[in-house]
Amino acid sequence: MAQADTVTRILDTAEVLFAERGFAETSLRNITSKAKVNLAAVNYHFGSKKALIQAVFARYLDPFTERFHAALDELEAQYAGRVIPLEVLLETMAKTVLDVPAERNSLKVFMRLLGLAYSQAQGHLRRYIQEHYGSVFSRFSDLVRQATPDLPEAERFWRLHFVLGTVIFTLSGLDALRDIAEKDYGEHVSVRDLIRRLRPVVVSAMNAPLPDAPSDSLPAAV
Amino acid sequence: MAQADTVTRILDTAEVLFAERGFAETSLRNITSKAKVNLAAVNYHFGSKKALIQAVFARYLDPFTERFHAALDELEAQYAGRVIPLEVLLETMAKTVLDVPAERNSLKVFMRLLGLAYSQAQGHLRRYIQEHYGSVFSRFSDLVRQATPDLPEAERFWRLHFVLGTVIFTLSGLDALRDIAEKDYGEHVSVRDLIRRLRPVVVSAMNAPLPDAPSDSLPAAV
DNA sequence: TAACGTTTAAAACAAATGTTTATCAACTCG
DNA sequence: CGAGTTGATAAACATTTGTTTTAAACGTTA
Repeated sequence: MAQADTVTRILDTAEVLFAERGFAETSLRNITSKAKVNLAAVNYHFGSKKALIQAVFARYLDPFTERFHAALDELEAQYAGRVIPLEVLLETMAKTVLDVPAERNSLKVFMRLLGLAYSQAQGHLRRYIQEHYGSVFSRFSDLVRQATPDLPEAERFWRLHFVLGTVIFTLSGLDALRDIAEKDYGEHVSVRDLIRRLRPVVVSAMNAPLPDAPSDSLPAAV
Repeated sequence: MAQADTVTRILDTAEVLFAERGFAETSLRNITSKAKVNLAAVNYHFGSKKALIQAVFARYLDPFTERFHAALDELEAQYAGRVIPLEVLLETMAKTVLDVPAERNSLKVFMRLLGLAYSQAQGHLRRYIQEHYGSVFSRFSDLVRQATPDLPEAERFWRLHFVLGTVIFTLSGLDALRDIAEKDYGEHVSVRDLIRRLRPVVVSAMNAPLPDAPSDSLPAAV
């Protein structure tokens, strides 16, 4: 079947180029020439470049949300009404993120795409992701709320985004950082290595003491 | 003097548009029309779009590095050979970051630009920043090293990037997050508010316990 | 004042972009 | 077999991009 082949070849090539150079910097001609398909094939199969971008995301996020929901189902059954500890929730999320792209051996691409989704202005993308995948995040947030009853509502919201920011940011900018790290230490780090390092940091961040009262008196430096 | 006026009007407009939409998505015509200057003025005054981008960064980073160096000088004099505590170092950095753009009332723009510098592929930018401003970061890293003698070399390197990631990521994507937060809590957050929340999180992250040994045996979820 | 370099203005440039069209091949199914 | 759908191909489309060019206006200096 030549059709499916063309479609997946476009997706495979597009996700790599998008991850490497961003959306605006990747032209359809870049994609089609590298994928060895006709230029018009993109508009024929996907309709537009925007739709292609969304399709690239969907291919990662659809299985991710499905598995994440399943993992949370299992967790809830396992804990049978008892509160699921924060560490377990974070661990589960990490494991799901690691699992999904393993099939296509492209965790790096997945993380980079997530980073782009956040940082890139592309309004349509943010809207698309929020609409299609907002529910999983809500569910996860709810569980985190139960796991951290002492945290004020707003504080938890922000901390969750802090740690998500850390993870996505470092893992999406991994290549650049890895270059620096190797130059400085000669040590090669794998993604799994990084996640191992991230875990205690993330947990400590979530469990940090509450900030001072919102008065704007800054403490003296010494 | 019409020249300087044109130059700064271009820079003022460019930095806002770049921050809002990214580099590739902002055309020179967008800039010049909004700045009410001639299209050719950009190439005349700056030479190219790349040079304009670098000039936009330089206008923030030059004063930042200058002040940051000065602040570190002061700190080293103050502590006279004794080790400067980590909290003080982080606090000093935060204060410098907050100070610099205050003049032009555009901290948001500054953070967003930093985020773009990280996430955007633009190779020339990363190279430019690393070449011109790498030394300040090295100096800061050294001080952090002295402040955290128990942390293994590589661990400190990564944690520093973790927390930098958190800060830049959240502050650069602030608008989007603020929208969600306001929708959920009706609460409006200022940048200073966010930094207040960030402080304990960052400190806890840096002081987190060391990760498990690099064996890849994942602990059971329960 | 006269001449010079500097800055603006408007137009034109070549190149690259996303998208559409028209034509042809391949396969399906009655 | 043959009508009809589906996909692939190449060409063309209209825009938009960064950059240059040409001309005029301005301001400084001799």
